[in-house]
Amino acid sequence: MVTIKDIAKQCNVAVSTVSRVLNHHPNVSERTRRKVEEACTSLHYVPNTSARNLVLTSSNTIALILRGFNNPFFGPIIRSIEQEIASSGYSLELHQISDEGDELLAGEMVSASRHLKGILFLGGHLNYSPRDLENLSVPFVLCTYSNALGTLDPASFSSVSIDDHAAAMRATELLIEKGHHRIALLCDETQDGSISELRFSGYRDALQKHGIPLDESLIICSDTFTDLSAMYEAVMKRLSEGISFTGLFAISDMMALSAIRALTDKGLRVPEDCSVIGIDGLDLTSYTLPRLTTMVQPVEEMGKVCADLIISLIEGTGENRQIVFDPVLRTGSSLQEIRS
Amino acid sequence: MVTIKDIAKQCNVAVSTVSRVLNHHPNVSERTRRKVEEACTSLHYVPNTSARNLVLTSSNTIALILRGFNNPFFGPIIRSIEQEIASSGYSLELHQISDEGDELLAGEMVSASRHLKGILFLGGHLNYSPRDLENLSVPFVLCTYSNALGTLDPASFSSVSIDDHAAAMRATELLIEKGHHRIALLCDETQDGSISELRFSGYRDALQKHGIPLDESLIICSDTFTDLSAMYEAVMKRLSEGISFTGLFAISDMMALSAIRALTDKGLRVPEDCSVIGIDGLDLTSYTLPRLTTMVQPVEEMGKVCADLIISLIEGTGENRQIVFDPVLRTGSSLQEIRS
DNA sequence: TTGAAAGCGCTAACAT
DNA sequence: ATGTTAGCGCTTTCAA
Repeated sequence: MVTIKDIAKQCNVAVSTVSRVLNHHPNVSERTRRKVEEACTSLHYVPNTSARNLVLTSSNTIALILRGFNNPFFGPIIRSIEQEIASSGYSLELHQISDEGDELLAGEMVSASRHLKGILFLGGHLNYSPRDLENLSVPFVLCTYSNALGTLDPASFSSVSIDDHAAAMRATELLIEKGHHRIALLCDETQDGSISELRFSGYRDALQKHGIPLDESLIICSDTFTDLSAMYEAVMKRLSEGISFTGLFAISDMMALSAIRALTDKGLRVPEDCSVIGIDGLDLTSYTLPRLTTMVQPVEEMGKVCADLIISLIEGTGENRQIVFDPVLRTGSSLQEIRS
Repeated sequence: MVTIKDIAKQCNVAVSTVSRVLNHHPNVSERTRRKVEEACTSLHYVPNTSARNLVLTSSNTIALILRGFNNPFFGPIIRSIEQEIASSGYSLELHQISDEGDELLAGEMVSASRHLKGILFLGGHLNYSPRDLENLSVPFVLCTYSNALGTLDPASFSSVSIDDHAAAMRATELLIEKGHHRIALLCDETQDGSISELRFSGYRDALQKHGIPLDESLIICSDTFTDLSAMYEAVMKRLSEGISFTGLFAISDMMALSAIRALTDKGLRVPEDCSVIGIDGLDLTSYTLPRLTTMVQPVEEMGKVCADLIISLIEGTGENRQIVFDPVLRTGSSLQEIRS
């Protein structure tokens, strides 16, 4: 391992001089600079990040804590966040935790790392209480989810999301408006403290609003956000049990896809025999047969705003805010008027 | 930020004592140990990773350098790798670089970090030469790709992949066996040094083997592995130009999906008017309409082997090897006999 | 069983 | 413009 000492010796200069050229400080003669730079390349010098972070009182690193790596919803928003972070002169550090992992614990760990400026949470829970967050020593932003199921003081946290309850209501109402009464729900769980619970409540409230009684047997729980086979099996099982419906609201596009496959395998055509609507607006679902009708989250813009928000918090130029985006209906061909 | 000094002071012991209990050294009295542990919890002490890494001469960290975050093919294999790495007592550190990024440069950077034991490359190029790798100071494994287009000495590198040339030949031949002669190819590029180039060569050689002349106009390049819209547009453009074919070999499942959408939008039914076959075997494509016929990479097993291989290299219990898996044909309903 | 002290690679005063 | 030096938080000899 080659250190600045080595290259200092090689160049007959002090380590501080080497450090200066490495950090693009002024006040280094052109000649020395070149000499040092050449030595760095020829000796394949790579700075030791640990040493640098240790001594540095500050950095420009923002951590992204990602829960549920497999979820294709996250890809584009991470890209968008990364781009904005980078173009603002910060850098992003990705920490992946498992679907069952504790995002706040992970956040606590990294927040104690002195070189971290802020944390972005992606794929967390909506039910945090103030105590859960008391050990986070750096600014943070909840990305694509809110605290709708929790008890946080709005002044104490930031989030960027759509109004998931409203989006779910809207999706359900779109089915109702097309004449559907027997509307099934495909979700993770109805009480998991996640976005699934919130979207379920939107479904429930939409039915209630339109005087349609909630039929428990039409609620299909897959217990997963990413495992297509489990989603598919959950729907198949219920269909085999004989439940019938003319509309299905899937709380995510991935769930919608697997439901369409299950319905098709049971001889039901989408949308002729059963309409399906999703939420998320994955690129993918514009290219499936049929094209999925879905409430699109403007992830591009949301990612940018997540980045801008955390940066404003870090730099002290902004306050904690809860930013809510409007999802946009993308009309595919998976939803149609009920057949009489 | 609370350091071991703080908790040493709090407990009236030396920092070295604190360090000992933190690292579960023997020779610490039960009483001291408990005292220190209590202080750590009550003060919310979190070890500084940078400081620790700086002083530590070794760790159990393996880096995974991931190029092309958005590619859904990577999700499951990362999961499998992570699981095996963890269950062997190592830990994984994820480094994401952009689709255009230089994976070897990234590898060089992390390999100079003293605390890293090995590197796994995911989504890299197949055309490395010995010089490209001379600065990698730790063991590494190419995951899901080989050096088929490069000049590495087999004794100098390790890889875990399918035989992409053979898989592409097999896919193409499946179309030929079903009576197809006009077979289009959808790929990234034909000379990009990536898996696209290798799979293209399999396509070319399969045609040649069966006496079918290569028709350049049937080669569609999308210039992307992840952007569905670009893939779709590339196919639409060619179809609009009037090319016609009865079979399409897409070098990835994602490409196959977008092609099916494009064909459908041009009024061609899959598989009745045009058969489509892919490679990769994404879970997703078992749930699309139609189910995709594809050559499945056994990612679960491959991930496990990647992990085992890098660990054996790290521990010196194994040699450099190139492990080749057989892809498995998954018969969907996107491919059928040509209609006469 | 515990403490004192050296040093990991680097940066940032402070001198010169 | 360049050198000297004091630490950043931690682990690990070496002494006691």
